[in-house]
Amino acid sequence: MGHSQAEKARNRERILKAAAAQIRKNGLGSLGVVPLMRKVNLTHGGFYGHFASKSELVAEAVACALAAAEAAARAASEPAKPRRFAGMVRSYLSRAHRDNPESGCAIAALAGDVARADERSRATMAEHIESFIARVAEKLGDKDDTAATVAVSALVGALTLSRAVTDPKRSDAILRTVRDYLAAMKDDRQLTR
Amino acid sequence: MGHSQAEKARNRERILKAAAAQIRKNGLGSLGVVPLMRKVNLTHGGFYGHFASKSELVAEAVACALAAAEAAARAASEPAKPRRFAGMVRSYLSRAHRDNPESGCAIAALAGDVARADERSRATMAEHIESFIARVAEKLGDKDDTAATVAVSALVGALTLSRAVTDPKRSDAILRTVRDYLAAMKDDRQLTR
DNA sequence: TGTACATCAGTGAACGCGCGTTCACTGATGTAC
DNA sequence: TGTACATCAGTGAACGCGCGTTCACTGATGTAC
Repeated sequence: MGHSQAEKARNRERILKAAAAQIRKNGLGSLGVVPLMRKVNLTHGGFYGHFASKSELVAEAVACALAAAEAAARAASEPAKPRRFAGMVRSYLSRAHRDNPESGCAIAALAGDVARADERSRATMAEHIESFIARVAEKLGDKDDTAATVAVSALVGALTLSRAVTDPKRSDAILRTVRDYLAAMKDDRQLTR
Repeated sequence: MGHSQAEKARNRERILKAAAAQIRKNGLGSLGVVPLMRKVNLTHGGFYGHFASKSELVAEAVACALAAAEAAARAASEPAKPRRFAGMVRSYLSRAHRDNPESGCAIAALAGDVARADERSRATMAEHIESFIARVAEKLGDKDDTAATVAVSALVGALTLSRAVTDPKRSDAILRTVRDYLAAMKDDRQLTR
């Protein structure tokens, strides 16, 4: 079955990636050592060769989820010139993003859980919130962060609400309403006077 | 120790109220039968005289938390004429609300958790989201729900973010920025043109 | 280059613990006479 | 109104289960000669 040092590092990454997806999909409390190790085709005993404890895994998984989501967002912006604000809003408040939290924004997926978690996870979350606001501010070309803070609040709030609502039509409507509103925000300077 | 029929009904309410506070403070996953019964000075065995299962309790506690929070919000509006939109925004995005989730808005406290919960809880949550949007729309005097949907998204998002952020100064700043922005919303018709 | 051996990544049985749930029991309630 | 008894709200010991964690073990890795 082969287990070299290089493979150990790769396995650690696979465990973290799976954990990052799991917590975004089903919350911090859904993370279990046994099912997680099974998911990456390992046995639970080997877990403690990679992490000192489950709570260390949780902290690292939160960081991994936030970093992965931010990297994906940056990558989507870069292909040519930085993507316009309206384009980012459209993809953030898309049905695809709503329906695939495991690969989506970790701020929206985890903010509620992390508010009740340890200081370490909260500090990591805080950094990524600031980074998200800064990225939006840049796209908006705003002097201060006022418009960006409001926009990020509305983005995170609308995505969270759309995921809680049962009726797909109503869920779509929330996304569409906030998406259309924010997408128009930069042009007519409603929020940036 | 006395246990009449009237007392049973009263105990059921005490259990539900305690559960509603608990889930708003520490999340759906933090609800346990033994600690909950201990908190209301009963033993865990008696729990099943009140509820068929823990999952029934969870569903009822979600409904109770949402109803209690909505009743409190309505009560705060009623003393004289319906409170102005700006006043509601100020109290919703206050430090007091941020720091006391156990007695605050259950939509903000539970939306993330409920998105992963059973259909019943999600349906209850959906009703209260619609009701919140409708209440805000009324205060805004809006023809359609567009501005209200955006405002509710920003309210829920900003409160959620402020609770996740570690630095109190930054957390305050998020609340203040979104609060000031939304409070000014009705007057200058930024969102309701 | 080929062999001998120490290292160590991963295995899987076993642990204590807290969970949700059940149940025989207790004793106050409240009804029937 | 007073007594006798059935009801039933609440008790607390006990259950099986899944959890996080430990550990003796296995066998491929990779190094020393």
